[in-house]
Amino acid sequence: MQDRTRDLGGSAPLLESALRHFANVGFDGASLQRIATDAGLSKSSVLYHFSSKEALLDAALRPAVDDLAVLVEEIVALSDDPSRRAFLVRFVDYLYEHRLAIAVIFNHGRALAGHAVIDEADALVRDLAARLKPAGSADRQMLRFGVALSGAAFMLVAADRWSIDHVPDEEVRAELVDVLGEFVLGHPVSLPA
Amino acid sequence: MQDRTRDLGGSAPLLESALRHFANVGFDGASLQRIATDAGLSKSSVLYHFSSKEALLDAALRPAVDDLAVLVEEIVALSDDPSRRAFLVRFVDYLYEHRLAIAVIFNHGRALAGHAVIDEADALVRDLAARLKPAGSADRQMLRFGVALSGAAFMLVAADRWSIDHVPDEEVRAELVDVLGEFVLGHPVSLPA
DNA sequence: CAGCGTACTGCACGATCGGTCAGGATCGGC
DNA sequence: GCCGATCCTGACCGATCGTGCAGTACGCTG
Repeated sequence: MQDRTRDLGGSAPLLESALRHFANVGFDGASLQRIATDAGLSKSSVLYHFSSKEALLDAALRPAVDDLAVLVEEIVALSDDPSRRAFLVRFVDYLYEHRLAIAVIFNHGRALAGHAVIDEADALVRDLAARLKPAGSADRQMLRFGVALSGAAFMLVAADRWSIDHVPDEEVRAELVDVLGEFVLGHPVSLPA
Repeated sequence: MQDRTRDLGGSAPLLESALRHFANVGFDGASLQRIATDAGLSKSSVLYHFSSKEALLDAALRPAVDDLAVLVEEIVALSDDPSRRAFLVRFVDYLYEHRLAIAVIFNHGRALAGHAVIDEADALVRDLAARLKPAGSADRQMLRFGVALSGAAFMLVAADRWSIDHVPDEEVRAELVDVLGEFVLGHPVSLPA
């Protein structure tokens, strides 16, 4: 798929630019020309590093998807409450670190169905939801989890649109842990610190 | 803005096609050609009824935005609990009726910032959140509301991607009332029936 | 110095985009 | 029968899209 994709050593600003554009205006709305200019390159250079626009999308989302796979793997046997809380904190940290990629997957994922990375990410999210169900109907739990997760993903990149971008990240993070705890685990989970 | 926009009498299938495309692939991803073909028309016909692609977007989202304005207006003085529950049910019904428009506003809104309808819808949502704050910090409440609302909006159009599309609408609707009640009002609100 | 791989670019291509325009078809009122 | 309005269309326009390709500048290794 990304046959001629070289090392990512020097292409970090390119990937950041791509991710920013994909998250803000979507895959179709983003043009290679603007992504390139934003990264200080020519359009041809972008296609030198990544064989196609789809390969660029794949490379941009890859770290987030791989990290998610690791996270999902960890979830087996979360029996006691402290481990659940620890996982939740790690999960919110993950959402924060890859907030742009998460925004692409959630907000524009439907338009990108069929692209390998997106389908992979979708499968992981479904797997995550399936492994988390603690009680009650699986369908209801899936719905609650979906609302909480997609809602959190949305708010992570929409804070400015809602004029609450002045709230410090730390506070948002704590509130997200709180909210996700209520939704997914069924009761509040407060941060240690 | 939509100077040459005629009556909407016969253009209902056109607006439905446009809304479907906008919600699924975004404004930029949707082409007038495909919207037209899907509605059984030519591209020229679309531009006859709506002077531009933006005018088409405006017309497609207009009913949802107008209904939201009415809903926000209703919210003043929701003091007692029964009236709050009644409002919540009406609100979930609203989300259901305009689920495609809601998906456009939430999932693709950022890419459409600057378009009149979208800015109008954003202002209404912010107004709605501001009028709803029952207790606690305004910022935290805004965040909780945002998570719940955007999450609900997302799940309304993503049910198939999560393979829970077999759940009957009535059940999803009841669960959404439940979830939004917990998030926005601070405690569960069960449906009468 | 020659040779080679790497990073990068400009140019050109076919396709598709949103949008304009002149005109055809169908109608009701005069 | 004619007129104007309404609905719809194909042909066309300039711009931009993703992509292919030939070529250039640089640095390393022999």
